[in-house]
Amino acid sequence: MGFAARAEEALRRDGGRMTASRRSLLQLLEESERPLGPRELHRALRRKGVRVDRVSVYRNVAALLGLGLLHRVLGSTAVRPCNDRERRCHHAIVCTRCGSAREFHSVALERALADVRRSTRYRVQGHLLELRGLCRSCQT
Amino acid sequence: MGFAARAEEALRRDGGRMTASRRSLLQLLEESERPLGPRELHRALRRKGVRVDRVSVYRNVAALLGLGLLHRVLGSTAVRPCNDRERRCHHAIVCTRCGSAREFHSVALERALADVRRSTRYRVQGHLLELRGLCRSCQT
DNA sequence: TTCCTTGATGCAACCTCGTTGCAATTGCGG
DNA sequence: CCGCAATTGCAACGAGGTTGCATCAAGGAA
Repeated sequence: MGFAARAEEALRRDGGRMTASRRSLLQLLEESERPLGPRELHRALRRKGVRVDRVSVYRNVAALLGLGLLHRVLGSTAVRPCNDRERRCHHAIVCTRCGSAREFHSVALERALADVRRSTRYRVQGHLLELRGLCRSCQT
Repeated sequence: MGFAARAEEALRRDGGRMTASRRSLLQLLEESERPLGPRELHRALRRKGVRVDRVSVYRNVAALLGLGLLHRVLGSTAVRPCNDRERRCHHAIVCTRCGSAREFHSVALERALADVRRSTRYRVQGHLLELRGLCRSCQT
């Protein structure tokens, strides 16, 4: 079952309703291969002809986050569908110019992190990792 | 030589001047054992009786960052003195209970990070990494 | 199909954070 | 002590995010 369908089910179970803007929002999130911020979401929806206020985008994103259907990317306001199968750490690389974010995985990195966790005397609860740089199209 | 003294020297070398608010700001940063954000800095200064505008805090922090005297931390806007001995990545593990921080280095980790930098199409400028957990004495 | 309840929406207003233009102030070299 | 220029405070601005409220409409009931 796709993200949009799962999300719709969860929303209804929670007493919510499906509206045109919600449907478009879910579809957009499902189709995007990278996390999207509120501004991006709003612009993308309008570009598609969906007449929606930025406030509604914020509220819908908040609702989906509240139901655990979306994930916030570390250090940014961008969100992406929360696939409950993937329990892996999501590390992000964020463009310092345009703010766009992309996620990456690295087995070596996770192994190294695991080593650090083991060697420290702290009881590690989690970690934050974010790369910063210029994305392809911002490298002038 | 302490941070404040070094910073003053660097500022003067750059053609800058020492003012009451700058001196207080430097002292505050030197004395704090944790990174401070603009708001915290401003409030702390006022609490100490230093009459300074928030704009000046922003400008002074920007100036110090520009001279490489401060480091921006953790995706937040908080800064802390940049100890020039540590020209390398400063990874920290922070206690979620008492807030104490400890730094660590890991060759494997840096190697893995280097790999990621190489494989991404971003022009990587830096990264943020912080572990969170309970320090020895906070593990009940 | 129509009606009604209530969740969702749009709009205006507001807040915080960070920046900029400008006139007034002040450090500090001479 | 003077004068230049760096620094400051203030006002205004813009982006990003939130809230109150009147209106709209989803969708279950009749």
